Amino acid sequence: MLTPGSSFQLLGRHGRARTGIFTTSHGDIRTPVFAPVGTQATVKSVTPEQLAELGATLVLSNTYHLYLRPGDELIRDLGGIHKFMSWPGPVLTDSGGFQVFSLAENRRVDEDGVTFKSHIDGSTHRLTPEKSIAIQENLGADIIMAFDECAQPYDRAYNEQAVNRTHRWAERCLQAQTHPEQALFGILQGGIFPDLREHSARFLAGLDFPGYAVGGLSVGETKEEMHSVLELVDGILPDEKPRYLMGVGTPEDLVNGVLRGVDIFDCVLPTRLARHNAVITRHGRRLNLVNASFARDPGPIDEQCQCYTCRNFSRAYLRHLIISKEMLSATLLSLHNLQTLLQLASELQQCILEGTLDRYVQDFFTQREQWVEQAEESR
RNA sequence: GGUCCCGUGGUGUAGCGGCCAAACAUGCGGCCCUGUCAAGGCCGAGAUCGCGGGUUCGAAUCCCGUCGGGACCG
Repeated sequence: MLTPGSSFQLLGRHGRARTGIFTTSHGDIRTPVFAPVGTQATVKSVTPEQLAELGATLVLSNTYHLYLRPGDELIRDLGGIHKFMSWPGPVLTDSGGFQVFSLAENRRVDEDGVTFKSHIDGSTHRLTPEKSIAIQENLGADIIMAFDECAQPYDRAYNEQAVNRTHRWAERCLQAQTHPEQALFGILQGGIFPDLREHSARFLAGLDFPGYAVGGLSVGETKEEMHSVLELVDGILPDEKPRYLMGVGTPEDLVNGVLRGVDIFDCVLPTRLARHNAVITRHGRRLNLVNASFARDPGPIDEQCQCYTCRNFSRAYLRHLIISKEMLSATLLSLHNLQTLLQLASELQQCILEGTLDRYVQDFFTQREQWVEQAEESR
């Protein structure tokens, strides 16, 4: 059964990797896709026009933050999040579940929901599955997320509780939904524990969500643990539904995720690193552009990159902007970092369609090893 | 000519007899960042306290001289 207003069509596969089209009322999303994060209804330092030019299709925003400021009803009254932030394409809103986890000092979780204090003014608020869905309906995103509880990945006892509570909350989210044109995704939990992950995947698959997210990863576990969770749930989740790996990641995480059946990724890393003066190149290499070694470097960040920043500016100039605390640096570095992830996702789509994924992945990791070795030698 | 003030890491300051082989800010060098509270976080290098002498158990801190900078009076 497809949710009205959205549908997922697989166009091709290669091993466990897949490529497809997720259709929403604000446009199609070609998968695998990387979604830039715009927590407060803005991808920091980048305009919607620039995002579109980079080829971004899906943008993430956040229930917790927009509920607190400016308020979900305000956004609804002003025509919804697309109009509010002037992004005409698909939007996904996270449910606020992760913020409950990351702002742990100020929260209290019970069976019905979560009580927490605002990080802005200290006022007390309460989120429940029903409230989270109501907020997300007011915001009006195309993809909305079930309200879940993200636990520490290694805490067995806590994860047993959290995973089952997340399941009960998932059922309540489905019940609470009144806007069927929004695709409500369920979120798996279970930490690094195979039996809990299997239980979570089976339970949520039985609830017939239009898409599934793997939550509770990239929060401190090893890459191997993350990969084995992905491989496990790949065999259980319905093949014809999109899978979303929340909060990931780096170029290598994208490749590794796609190889394990992931269709959707999001991550703050490209824009956060940019604001912290670092750039990533196509094989995952990171450069701190503040380093003195770039002071007279006339070359672009990445010779092979076609982004606006790399076409027009030298490393020396970008470093000058950073050292001078000129705010244009955040924009230029964000454009490059986003382009790197978006371009990678686009190439992965193409390779899956053409059946050239194996070779592409092999090249990717070969070149990655090369610069890792170079970096070690230069130490 | 006289009186007074100042001289501490690159820069600006704090300390004004023992807790100071010296603190803070900034700058400099480097590392980190994965469903964004955070244009952020962490680490490091860097001054024997203008110079010389003295007082004292002990001086960046007190005294004398000297050099440099500044203020005011004549």
